[in-house]
Amino acid sequence: MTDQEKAPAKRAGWKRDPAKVQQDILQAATREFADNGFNGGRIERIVQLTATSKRMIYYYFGDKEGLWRAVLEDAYTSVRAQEAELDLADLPPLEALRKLFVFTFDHHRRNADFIRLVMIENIRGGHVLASSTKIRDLNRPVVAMLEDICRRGAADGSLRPGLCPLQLHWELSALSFFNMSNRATFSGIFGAGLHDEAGQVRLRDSLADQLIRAVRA
Amino acid sequence: MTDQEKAPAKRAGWKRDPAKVQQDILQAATREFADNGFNGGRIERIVQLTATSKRMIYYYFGDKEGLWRAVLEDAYTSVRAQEAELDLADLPPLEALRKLFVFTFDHHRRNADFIRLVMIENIRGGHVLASSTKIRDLNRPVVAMLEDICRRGAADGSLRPGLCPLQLHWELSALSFFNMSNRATFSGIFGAGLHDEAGQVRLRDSLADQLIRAVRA
DNA sequence: CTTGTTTTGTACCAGACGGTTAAAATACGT
DNA sequence: ACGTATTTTAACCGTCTGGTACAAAACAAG
Repeated sequence: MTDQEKAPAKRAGWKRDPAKVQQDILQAATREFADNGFNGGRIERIVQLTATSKRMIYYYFGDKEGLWRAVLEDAYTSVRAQEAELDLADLPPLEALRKLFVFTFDHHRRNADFIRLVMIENIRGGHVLASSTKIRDLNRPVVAMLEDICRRGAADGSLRPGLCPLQLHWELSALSFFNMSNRATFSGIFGAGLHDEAGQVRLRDSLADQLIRAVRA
Repeated sequence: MTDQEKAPAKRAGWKRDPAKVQQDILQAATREFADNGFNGGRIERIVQLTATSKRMIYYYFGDKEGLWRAVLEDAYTSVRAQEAELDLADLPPLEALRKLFVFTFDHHRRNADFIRLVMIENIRGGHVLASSTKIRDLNRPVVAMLEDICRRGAADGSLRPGLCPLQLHWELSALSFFNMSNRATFSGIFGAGLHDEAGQVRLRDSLADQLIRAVRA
């Protein structure tokens, strides 16, 4: 029984590549955790998604919790990196804000796995994220963008005064996040009208309009 | 050891009360599931929170999944029931809308367990909710309120035309829900400024203001 | 009291699951 | 070439956990 697979599986000239192995594990773990949660995520299933063995997971990540931490940090890193390409500096404040919101909304839509990981981390109380200064730092730039927009908006009079950049970020996040996180229950109850492709575009643009109305001077 | 509790626990004239037992289980299960998720929720722990035995859970609810379904339906029922007391019919549309939002926001804050259950159901794909016509029906009244507000607002010219009641409900939900669901990660990253008591009131009222600005004619 | 049905207590299990042991294979400095 | 540290394989394990078998109480009906 065991003989069948023993010989042919491993080639002679196979090069070792620890970094690659870790990336492989991380990717598989992301899939599994995003699909099934932390407690529902199965190490064995992660192994099957991987070219390596169970032992490797524990070798590189210690335990399930350590793997979760790595997955979460990796997710934040890659998602926030995508935001860096956004350049709003030379747009008028209101246009910059609209563009930022539209981007954020779409960005959340593109990163369903990330949303699910954050949902799961929230259910777990956020204690992993709380002890990760790395993740905290990754999030500063987004708010910095809004601080800039608010500053310029106050200066040229296009935005009403007293706006809080952090709260603005909270609002963009809330709308964009909820759109993904509660899709299942919301469209389960009220139908998929807001969540099919056309509905999403309509919703997004309508929200953008409302946002502008809410903040302009 | 076992003798200590045996005799005094059950009186001779003790009446059986199946309904009470089920309620007891449901309450304990709600605690456990809300705290630890579905997969993280432990039947044995639920038993310990209960005056009954593990056998009873399976007797009344079949299996863990059945228990989850019962918990979710129970939660929706009681939470939506609380909303019924709200009377907006004789308020001007804009005031009614503000009051509805403030209520919704506070209501979500008061029902942290419910929020967590909905989060969990969403992570699980919402398949339980999808097959529950009961829950679907429970949610109609909220949207009906908004339909009424929009109708009256269009009639007296206080609301701008073209507003979608369902989208409005989506927005109120998004802000109120996100406020609870992502508290851990958001305040973990950006500090608790928006989530302490004073911050919450400020946030709520500020959002209400923005909402009014966004929808008035 | 007898009989049938509902409700409950006790003890138990099979499988799943996270994690480990021990050693072999490979890379690498000297 | 050789010794040492790193990386990988394969088999294994203790415990936890959802779920059950069995039958005794409690109750209702006749």
